[in-house]
Amino acid sequence: MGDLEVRQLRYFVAVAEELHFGRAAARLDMAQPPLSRAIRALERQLDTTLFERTTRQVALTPAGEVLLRDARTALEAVTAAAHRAHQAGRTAPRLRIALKADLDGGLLPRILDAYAAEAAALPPELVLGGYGEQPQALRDGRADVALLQLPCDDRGLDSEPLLTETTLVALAATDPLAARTALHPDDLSGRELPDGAPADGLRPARPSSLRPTAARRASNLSEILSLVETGSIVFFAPASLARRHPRPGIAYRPVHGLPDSTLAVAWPQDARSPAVAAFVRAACTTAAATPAPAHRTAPHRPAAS
Amino acid sequence: MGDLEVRQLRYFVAVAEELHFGRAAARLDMAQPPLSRAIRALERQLDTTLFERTTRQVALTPAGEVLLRDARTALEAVTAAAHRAHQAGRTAPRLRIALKADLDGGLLPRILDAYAAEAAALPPELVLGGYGEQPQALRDGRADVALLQLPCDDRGLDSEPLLTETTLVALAATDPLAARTALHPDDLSGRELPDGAPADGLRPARPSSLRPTAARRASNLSEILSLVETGSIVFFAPASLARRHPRPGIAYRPVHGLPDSTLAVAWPQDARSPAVAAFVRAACTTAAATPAPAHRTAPHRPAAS
DNA sequence: ATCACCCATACCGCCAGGGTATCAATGCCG
DNA sequence: CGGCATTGATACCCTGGCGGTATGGGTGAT
Repeated sequence: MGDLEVRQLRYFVAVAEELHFGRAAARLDMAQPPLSRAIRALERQLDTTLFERTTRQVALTPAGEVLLRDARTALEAVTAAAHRAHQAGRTAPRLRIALKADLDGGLLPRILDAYAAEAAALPPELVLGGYGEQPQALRDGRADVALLQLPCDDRGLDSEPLLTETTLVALAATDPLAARTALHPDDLSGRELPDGAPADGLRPARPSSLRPTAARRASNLSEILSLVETGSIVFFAPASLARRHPRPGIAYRPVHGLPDSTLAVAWPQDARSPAVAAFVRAACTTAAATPAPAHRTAPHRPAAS
Repeated sequence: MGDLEVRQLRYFVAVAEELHFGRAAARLDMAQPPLSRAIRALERQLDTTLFERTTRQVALTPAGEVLLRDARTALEAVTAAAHRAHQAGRTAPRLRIALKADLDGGLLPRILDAYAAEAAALPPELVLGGYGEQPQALRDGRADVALLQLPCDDRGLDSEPLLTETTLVALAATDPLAARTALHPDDLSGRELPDGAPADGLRPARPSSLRPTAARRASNLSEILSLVETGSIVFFAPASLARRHPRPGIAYRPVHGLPDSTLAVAWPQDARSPAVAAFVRAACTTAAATPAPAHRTAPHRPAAS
């Protein structure tokens, strides 16, 4: 059985995600016939049926499900090799730190100070990304280390928790629910979350009627908070964020039974760089040295109203 | 920066391992010029120098070292995708168990019995491999689960230790050292180990003068034991193996300070198959149910003489 | 029954990538 | 110090794999 090629995996993943040869071909910027042929060739090569296709429907077989999972991680590993080699070849290497802006619990400046004092420190470079993109940034080599929320998809990663805070929900101050001091998850039924919100992390406590798709796309925190102020969406945030972004038009309220939000430092499992080790050390000591009460805001005292 | 292709990674790894374009080309079954061009193109694509080359010498740059490591894991991930998809597409899927013959501590039959009783069990299929090939077999998808010795290169793997035994050294009965009841690592200085022996696992206690290359290639245990009997080599083995393969011509002796040999069950970190879980469960309960004294042979009572 | 949709097949053209021949730089040795 | 062997780089050619266009054929909806 000859070796697979990256192109074949990309094609397969596109079709498996779209479940439609035409759309997948468009996404790959190619015509549909060569794509169909390539998938057929792949199936012959693996001696396996990957798709159950009729002229009206395309579905993954069990073998296809397996390949989808493994193909994604293989593609991540390949692009990681490219990114890391490119990075290692730069004349001035840097430590690329992935994080979601405003979700660092206010620790970032102190962590960076402690990190800068380490002997093995390289100049830091922030890699900003949306909700839940940090793990993938580590896996595909765009970043060397990350600050992220647990739990997350940690395949191939190691992590160390830094601090745990209460998760609050941000509501418009005019919202009827803002009059109450604490909420139940069911109270939020039917509300909308910002686009790309962490549906995964909150799934256990989130009623299914809470949709993670907002009418309008909001990429940064101010846009999201503006949408909250107008009552278009609600938004889950760790207590530290609530404390650092008080707004008159927004009320932060605890939700009964909502899982805590844990900030962690994470890195690729096979990382060997001393700069990564230095950053992890800096992050852990900074978190340990930070007075816990200031960060574990008690749920009965919402930060703004 | 365009995506890398598997072919480029294979070429790079070959050159990085051979540090010689001609030999690498021969290994890849191609001519040297296209290989040189491909590597140059790769360097342009990554905007990085991977090799420092003169006409007489080829050396890896730091970026090249990074890429070598990542390229190997990426290639493993790609072949894993192929192997697992192929396996998942078989009409009669099986659980592929990797192990080194005769190093299972005698637990295998009982583990297989316990496993067969599990509801999620698939028919087992043994994948035999040499020393230390088990981790790679898991990573590249040739096996679903493995019995192996710790410590090992466990990147991407999870493992659960099953039992720890004393490590003994096998000597010819006629060897002067066989007259003694216990040895010191330095006593073995200058002896040869069988080809492909676990130099890594024993490195801490092994004097550097102990060479892991034998004059003759020996693939299976009987061949190795024959070489031991003739005094050609010495051989490290867990106590259970010594107990199960007593030979008049061979003396097993404890070595002071030699690390214990730990048998573990291991599996790919992202494994989701219920059959793997069933096997791990079976292995752990079997090991727990096995009377410890029978397996933790006391070092002061060598099994044969 | 017709139509629209969508995957498969047939056929064509291009260029990426491999082969051969050769050059050029380097270290060895007489 | 000058040939010589070694080895990576360059020049040039050619083949086959891959993508494009045109079209077929099967299926579900109205």
